[in-house]
Amino acid sequence: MDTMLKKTQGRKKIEIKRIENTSNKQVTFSKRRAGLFKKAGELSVLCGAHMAVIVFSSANKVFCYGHPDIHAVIESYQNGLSSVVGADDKAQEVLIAEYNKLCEEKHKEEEELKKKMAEAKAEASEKKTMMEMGMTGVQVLNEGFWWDEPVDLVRLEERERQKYMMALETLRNKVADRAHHKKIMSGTVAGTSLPPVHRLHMMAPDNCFGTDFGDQFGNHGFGV
Amino acid sequence: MDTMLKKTQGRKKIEIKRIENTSNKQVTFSKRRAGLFKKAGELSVLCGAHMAVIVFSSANKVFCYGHPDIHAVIESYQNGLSSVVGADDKAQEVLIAEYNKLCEEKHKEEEELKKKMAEAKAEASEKKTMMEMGMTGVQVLNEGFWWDEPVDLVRLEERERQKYMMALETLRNKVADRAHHKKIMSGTVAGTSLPPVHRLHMMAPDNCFGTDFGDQFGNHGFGV
DNA sequence: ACGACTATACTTAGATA
DNA sequence: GTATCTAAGTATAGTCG
Repeated sequence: MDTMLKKTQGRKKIEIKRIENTSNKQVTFSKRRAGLFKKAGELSVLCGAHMAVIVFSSANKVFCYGHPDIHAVIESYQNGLSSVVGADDKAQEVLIAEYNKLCEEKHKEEEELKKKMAEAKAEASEKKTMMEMGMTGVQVLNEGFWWDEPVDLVRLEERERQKYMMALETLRNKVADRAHHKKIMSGTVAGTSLPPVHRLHMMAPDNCFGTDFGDQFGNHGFGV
Repeated sequence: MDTMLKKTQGRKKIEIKRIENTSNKQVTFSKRRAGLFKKAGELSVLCGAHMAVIVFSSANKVFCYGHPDIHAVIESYQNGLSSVVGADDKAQEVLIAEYNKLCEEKHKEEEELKKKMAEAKAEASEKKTMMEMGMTGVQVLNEGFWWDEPVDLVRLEERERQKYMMALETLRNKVADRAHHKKIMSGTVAGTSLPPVHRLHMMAPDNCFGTDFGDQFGNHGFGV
């Protein structure tokens, strides 16, 4: 037997927890994202499953995959969520009541958040930063953060106000996520200012276009 | 050397193409879907990535995963709004600090919920759950709970769908009395037998790999 | 249909260029 | 940032209960 050293240690087992090292996290993100999309592609091809996968990196780059069409899949999903009417089950009534209660809480939180933002803005210096949040063509006009701008909600058009609240919601989730990991403001995303969206480049399985749509609505699908 | 026969042939290489055999396809779908969600959960935890995964089986059962919240992620995607949390702005720090405070309670609830579910599952079996990986937005988990059942949105009547989704929404935030609801809800869902409704309008399958809002951003790479 | 098994195919962490 | 490489860790196809 030889005494040759192994070239690498090979793969090591890791714990599934937040990776703190930034560059290591980046590499892992790239590798695993690729792996995830590959798996997604294989699943959709093998089983004819329609699907949508959206991934935001911690720097908010967006990567996505969809089969046969990501927007159609999302729309289907949302249609399912937004359907309306009806009541006859007691347990469901209870759940709905609870849901409404939670919505109220949420609304209150948002009100409070807005108040806090207003205060924060008042304290902050008069930075001039503007952001346009158009539905089809989001642009950040300069390097500042949009929420620095003293936004006068009263003067915003209704549409703009909705977009503003939307962005606020996004911020809430980002913050929530960071709180969840208890590593708030680790400083890993300093300076990024654009809301980028990525085009996904990946291998296209051969039968990508061979999906049998007649099968999608029939009764002979999975009975799971 | 012995002549002992191998117990199994082990894993075989397969081609990535549509599986024609229905039952085989079903099994593969279940296994690979589980694998996909696991990978998704690992990615979101390891890298703090926000993400949404929606999968329709060929019978239009929907399974989804989101972190930290599937709806917020989808909305962010659709609006092209991916606000970046910077690390050096005063107003922002104030805002985040305040919001963290507001969110703290809910996150604790979530953690407890996860713990509760893990315990509940441990009672039934030793099987690990994906909840342990911080999959806060998981809607499809393991067997044993009514919300494990994939929702056949296509077959549910409008009003039933509404109620179901609201109930599910409630559960995502606050699950109580799981056993009681399990019985009721699984009966409701499983017992529904309505004529198929074709709500999904799929586009031409030439856009196998979904993308983004356009290339106007022109970003690339992880981009810190 | 559902799990458990297990040999094998595939993925990937760490190192390196 | 990207692209290998390698060994080891994982996922899973086929099979059986």
